[in-house]
Amino acid sequence: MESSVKTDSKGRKKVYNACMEPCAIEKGMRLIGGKWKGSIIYHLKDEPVRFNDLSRMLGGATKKMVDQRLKELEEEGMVIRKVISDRPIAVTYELTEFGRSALKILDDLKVWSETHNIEISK
Amino acid sequence: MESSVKTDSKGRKKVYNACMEPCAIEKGMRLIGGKWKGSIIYHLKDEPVRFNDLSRMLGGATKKMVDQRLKELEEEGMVIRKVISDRPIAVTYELTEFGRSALKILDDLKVWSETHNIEISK
DNA sequence: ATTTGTGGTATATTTTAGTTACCATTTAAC
DNA sequence: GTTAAATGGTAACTAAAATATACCACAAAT
Repeated sequence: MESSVKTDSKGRKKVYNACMEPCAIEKGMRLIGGKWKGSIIYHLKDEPVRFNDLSRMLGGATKKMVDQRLKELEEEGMVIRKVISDRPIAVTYELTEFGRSALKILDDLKVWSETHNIEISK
Repeated sequence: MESSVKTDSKGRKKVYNACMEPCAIEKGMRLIGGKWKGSIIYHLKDEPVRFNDLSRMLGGATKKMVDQRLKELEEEGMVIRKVISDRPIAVTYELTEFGRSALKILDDLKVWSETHNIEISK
């Protein structure tokens, strides 16, 4: 459905099919678009990765950020947390099928981003 | 380049090719992924749209948000602002070629988001 | 004179991101 | 045997966004 604005005979405007809260794109962005979220998913694409390794790979993101995003991704069913050993505690994170289904978009984004070599201010 | 973590003979870890600040995916997300940004671009896909019409279409986003995002998008070269008349002031926003180049990704995201019918908490 | 339209801005509040330091535990080097 | 680095996090705090609510000057129609 397309949202559109119609003007009636008296010049008054009404919106049809407005995105009432988040429309499909907004929803998708909330899953994939949060800060560091795309990167996290992308770094898990090949194999399960450990928490600290993941934090190290994402230079610029703090452990708290990584932790927070991973929890969100887990809730959203895109990532699974697995405790692979007690005592020397070890945890890995890996993608679910759903998580994996987002990889194509992220890959396209990566290519797009690279071909337009983007400058970022902050 | 793939980022990876290597363990040396003494068990010490080092990261190679870490995403030092924002890697390609992060960069792309900064352009497209900000709150409401994707939606704005998508609503401009067919034709130039006026400021207030755009605000109306994006239920949930305040005018301030729309204004702020449009300015960012303008700076980033994805959108052009055109004053189409003074006195009764009228302004339209339309996509540049660069802005248009992002539509495919947004469209894929939309389809992905729709096929996985996502629930959003907040 | 009131309402509706135009394209915004100012102010304040709430939410999120990011920084820094710290926990308990284990293994290995000096 | 003590220091150093690893493990996976958490607590407390500050800085930066997002959001809400009003409001501007101006124009045209009711």
